Amino acid sequence: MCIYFMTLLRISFLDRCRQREAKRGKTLIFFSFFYFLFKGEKIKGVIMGRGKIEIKKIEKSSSRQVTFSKRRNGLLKKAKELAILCDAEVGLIIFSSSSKLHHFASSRQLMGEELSGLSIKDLRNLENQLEMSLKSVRMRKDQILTNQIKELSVKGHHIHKENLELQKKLDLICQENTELQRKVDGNGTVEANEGSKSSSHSYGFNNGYDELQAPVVDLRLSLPQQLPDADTSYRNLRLF
Amino acid sequence: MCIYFMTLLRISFLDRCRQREAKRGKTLIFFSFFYFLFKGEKIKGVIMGRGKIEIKKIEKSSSRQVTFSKRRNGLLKKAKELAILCDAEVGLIIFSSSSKLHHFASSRQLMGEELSGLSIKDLRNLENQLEMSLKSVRMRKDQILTNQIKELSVKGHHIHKENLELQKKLDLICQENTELQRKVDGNGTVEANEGSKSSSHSYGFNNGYDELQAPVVDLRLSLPQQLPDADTSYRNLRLF
DNA sequence: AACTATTTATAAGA
DNA sequence: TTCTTATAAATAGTT
Repeated sequence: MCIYFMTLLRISFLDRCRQREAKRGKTLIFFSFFYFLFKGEKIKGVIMGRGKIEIKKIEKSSSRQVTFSKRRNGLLKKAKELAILCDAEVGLIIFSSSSKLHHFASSRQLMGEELSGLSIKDLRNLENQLEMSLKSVRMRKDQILTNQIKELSVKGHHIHKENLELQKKLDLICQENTELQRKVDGNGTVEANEGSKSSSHSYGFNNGYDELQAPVVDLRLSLPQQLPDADTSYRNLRLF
Repeated sequence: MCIYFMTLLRISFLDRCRQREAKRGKTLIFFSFFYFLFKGEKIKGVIMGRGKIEIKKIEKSSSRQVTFSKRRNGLLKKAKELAILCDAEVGLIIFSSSSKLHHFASSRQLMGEELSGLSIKDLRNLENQLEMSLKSVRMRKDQILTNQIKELSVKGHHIHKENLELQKKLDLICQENTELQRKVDGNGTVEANEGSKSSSHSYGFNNGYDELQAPVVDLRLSLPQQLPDADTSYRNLRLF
């Protein structure tokens, strides 16, 4: 008490004392008056007002969301700072429970050949973790790709239907054309080839679609089985 | 200035003002006197004494080390808190530049099926990162294992030499024994088989070693080529 | 999204 | 590495 009084002018010291005492769970009655004098406010209890929280799951969803957002940013910032200040390599992956958002911060190339300090046990653990992560990522990737392929084949199906209808119409027009040609042919026979040319153009269009459809169906059938080489082929695959 | 003076009693407000001004790069001459009055110390400049640092690589190695240690701990703590408070999944990997130490903090199972929010591009990047990391980890693991095997085979070589010498000694003793037996046989012929028993014991010892050596040499030859199945076989392999 | 009172992290020194 | 202390930074709760 005596010492505290002597150093009372140093408000920051007083603050630290208060903090220290609070950690030990003691009350701060002795400090209250001086604290009020300098800070202009009362001490409300052992732990003051806004600040301190217990580290356990935040039950209220909205609060959890807000806290997640704030602390995630803080963590990312800290990770980047550590990487820059200390020339370290830092990888950080965060998944929120609700919004399914993710964040990935990597400084330079995540992991180099800096594994010298690890034991064989550590390395095995790390390997297993990475394998699991890789598996998850690949599964999700496959899922997305197969979905895209499904969409594509549905689209293809519709286009195919449209094509059939268009072809019917074309056939009708061709027939009309042929009949018209015949009528014209009553006047001369030179332009008989024109009709067949138009017809072959129609078939050409149809063939073009068939070529497009074939590989789509193929992919849909082959992808889910996870062929060993499927992986590298994805990278050069442009779906749209 | 006027407003600042009116609220001067709130030291924390004054602090925040100082901080805000410092961020804008302005000097704090107006505050100095009041600050001294309440805090009992002078303001040394725009950025005060100990605290603030620029975020760039720390050149001095020892300082970098210390900072790394402190901030690494801080980051790990924050990561764990985030995981608990917000029910998130957080993975953190840190490699220091100099000491080659690493740290890995994982809450629950690193990554679940929470990859829904990612684009196919993100997933590909993540996959590549993980693959690279996995490759590094595996290479390091193989390196350690092959080193262990080398050590073992060197040890084996020495033991083999020792064995040869021991066997020579044994052979000599056997000869002596045989001669002694002969001398004894001058008195009777019943124990002639004892000599050959001792000799076969010596050979048996030698065979035991050969059995031990064979797989060691085998492993040394087969491991560095990275057989596809070598990986899983490692896990059940007990070298010592 | 801001604000602000608090807690926490940490730079420098020992 | 660990302790201390002054400071900067993060953040809980409020508006």
